[in-house]
Amino acid sequence: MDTSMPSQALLISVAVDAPLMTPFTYGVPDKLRTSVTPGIRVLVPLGKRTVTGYVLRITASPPDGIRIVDILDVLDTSPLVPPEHLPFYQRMAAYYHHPLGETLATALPSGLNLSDRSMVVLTDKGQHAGPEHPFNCFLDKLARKPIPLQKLQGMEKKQVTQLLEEGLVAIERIFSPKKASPRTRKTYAVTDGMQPPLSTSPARLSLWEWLKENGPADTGRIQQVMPSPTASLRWLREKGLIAEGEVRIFRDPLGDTVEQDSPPRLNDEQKSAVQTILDHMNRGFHRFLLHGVTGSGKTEVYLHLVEACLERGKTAIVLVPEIALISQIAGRFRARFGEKVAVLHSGLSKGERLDQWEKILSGELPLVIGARSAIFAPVLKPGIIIVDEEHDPSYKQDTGLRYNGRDMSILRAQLENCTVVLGSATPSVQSFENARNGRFSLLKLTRRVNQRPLPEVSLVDLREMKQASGVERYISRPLYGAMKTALEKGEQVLLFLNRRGYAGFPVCGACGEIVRCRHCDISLTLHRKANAFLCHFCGFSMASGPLCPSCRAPEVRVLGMGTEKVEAAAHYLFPDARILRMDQDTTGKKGQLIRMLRQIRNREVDILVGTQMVAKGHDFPGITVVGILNADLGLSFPDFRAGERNFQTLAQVAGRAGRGELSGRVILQTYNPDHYSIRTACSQDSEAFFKEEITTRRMLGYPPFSRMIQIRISGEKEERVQETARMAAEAAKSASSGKVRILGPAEAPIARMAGQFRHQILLMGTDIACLNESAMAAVDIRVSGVRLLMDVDPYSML
DNA sequence: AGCACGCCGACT
DNA sequence: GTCGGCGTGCTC
Repeated sequence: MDTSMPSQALLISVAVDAPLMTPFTYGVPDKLRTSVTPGIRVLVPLGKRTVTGYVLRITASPPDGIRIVDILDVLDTSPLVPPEHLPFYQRMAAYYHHPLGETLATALPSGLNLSDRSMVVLTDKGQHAGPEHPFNCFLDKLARKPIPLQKLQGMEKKQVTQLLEEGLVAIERIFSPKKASPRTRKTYAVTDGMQPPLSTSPARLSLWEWLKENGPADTGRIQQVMPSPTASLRWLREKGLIAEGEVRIFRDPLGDTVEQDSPPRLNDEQKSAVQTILDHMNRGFHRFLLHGVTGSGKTEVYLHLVEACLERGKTAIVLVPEIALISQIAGRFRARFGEKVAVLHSGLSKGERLDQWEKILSGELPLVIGARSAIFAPVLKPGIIIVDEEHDPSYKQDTGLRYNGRDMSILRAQLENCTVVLGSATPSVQSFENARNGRFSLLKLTRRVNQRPLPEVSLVDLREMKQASGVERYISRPLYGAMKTALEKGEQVLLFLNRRGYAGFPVCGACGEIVRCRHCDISLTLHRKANAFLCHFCGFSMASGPLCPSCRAPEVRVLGMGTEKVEAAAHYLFPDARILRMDQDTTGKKGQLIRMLRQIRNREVDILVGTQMVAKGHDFPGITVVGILNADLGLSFPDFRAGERNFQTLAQVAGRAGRGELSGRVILQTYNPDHYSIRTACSQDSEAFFKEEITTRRMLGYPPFSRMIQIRISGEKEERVQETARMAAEAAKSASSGKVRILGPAEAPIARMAGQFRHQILLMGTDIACLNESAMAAVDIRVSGVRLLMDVDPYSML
């Protein structure tokens, strides 16, 4: 490496994959000149390290006072990020106050970036150190694999210093192994102008002749005509009669094939929605909110829009909140558009993701369906971006770069100058407000397809059920009756409860203490199968028993209920019914959820018991009765959006009823029959809910009448965290120009999580510049052992 | 992030 | 008196 003589002319601006808020300038040596282009990844020196960076542009002026070094290599043959998408990532990085390099690393298929680390390795001499060496144990460990220098602690660190002197170990910079790479397969073809000697074996000869006929072929194809061709192939190759080549093969994440279908007739509402959107499609950036009641055929509208878009030679992106929904929706799109559909979501292996990415990049797949990260799909010139179930909280990423896929869709559509459609049966308050103030055009689908009526909802006031005993306390008489009728007719029943596990929370009857997680400040949940109390946040578990961890009295009892208990109750009431429980505990493994969804659709299940995840847009035609066991659970979250989320969940669950030929019934059990989120959920009246909710939001100045940035402060030492939070709030205040409301610092609703104390500050304001200024000042506070992070537009206050 | 530099406590 | 702890700052 020649760093002493920076190259002459070509300078590039590079976003390095490191937490750096500004791009760095590097030189390009002559031999790499021709391969460097914006969007391509390069290997660059950064301090003592070597890391991956993304070329942003050719730059003329180097920053002064800095010694420019050369890039070491170019990692791709063509850009993985289309250069025209770089402005989008720049805007996104700025919006979320996130380093551009890391933003790009989040967007691209993971496992591609290279970086090196100092590792302790065994030298030749070290390999031959006898077992009598005092540090034999450590040497053995090293013989298995090198250890990162940073990971060493105490004892081992001392040993390394000594071993270095003895020359038994060395420190080397080693690249972490790549986790994803293109898959290739060897192919064989006859060499032009060569003839095999006639004297050779018939097997070799016939293989050569077959290859001559059938062109380049991979081993898979060759094996179909010749069972074990390896030896013959080697012989032919050694004689120069055939040549070996390589083809890229693509892993296909879309397992089974689907039958082609043809578009059904749209009803008038659907037709007019499609027409309105299409009229705008060639006229640049335009935002639509498609508000269609559950079962109104929004997907069919999307299909028509995409069809028109593809016909015009443009590409399209469809965002769906959950992986389980992707398989369902992708199926419908594939049935219509065949092989043009790409899928992108976290359920793919790294290799599959990379392959999909490159096929999209090449223009082979013009239609992308995926979870929030699919908004980064490298399609060129999208004509439309569709966000289905736009209200869904899972569009917000809650680790690392905390972006919102829906919001980024709008940003991308704006930069791509195209149409964006947000669709939902229960639009977010934010989107409704945008429709009201004219930023979005509102389109409505008010009727279910095929004249199916909306399900009839009856309320059961749980306060009147206090004297009921046994199962009747959570499956009320009216619900039981409805279930019985449905089951007798061979129809399916859905029981919804917002909490998994066996029951609510364990409480000590003697001291009244709730059994809480040792690491997080939340109550534990009894899981019957595991005989354990489990923490739903950090996964901590302890044996379940009556002994109170606080006062040692054997009086711990479990109050409330969870899906497991409901499952047991349903089994007790209907011993012959086939019951399926669907929650995070039963759908953990890959593919399990999809298998369950198939079981339900195939009528292999009579009663489905589930949490949130059953509420999400699934189409279960056999379900006629939906029981919502406790409609109030969602209201207890310490979050200004609790009401909104509660309404959406309830309305969505209710919407699962009566989607097939038969009409549906919903029985909603609640302690708060008068709460507006429950009242409006009963009539599935999103606009009525919005009207009530927006008044409160306006009064309190909450979003959408302001924006929020949350600062989270966490660390192991409580006083330090508390003190840092105070300082950060102070800094936020003095940088706010008096235009930002500062709430807190306060303990987070879960004050302790995974051994970390947590405090938070909420910044709220309408002056976005000041809000950003204030937040930046807050996270600028640096205290060792304490982490500060910024969550722009937070979704969960936990 | 990861690595180096630099300033204070418990040891040969 | 050093060794090594971690707190602080920089990386084109």
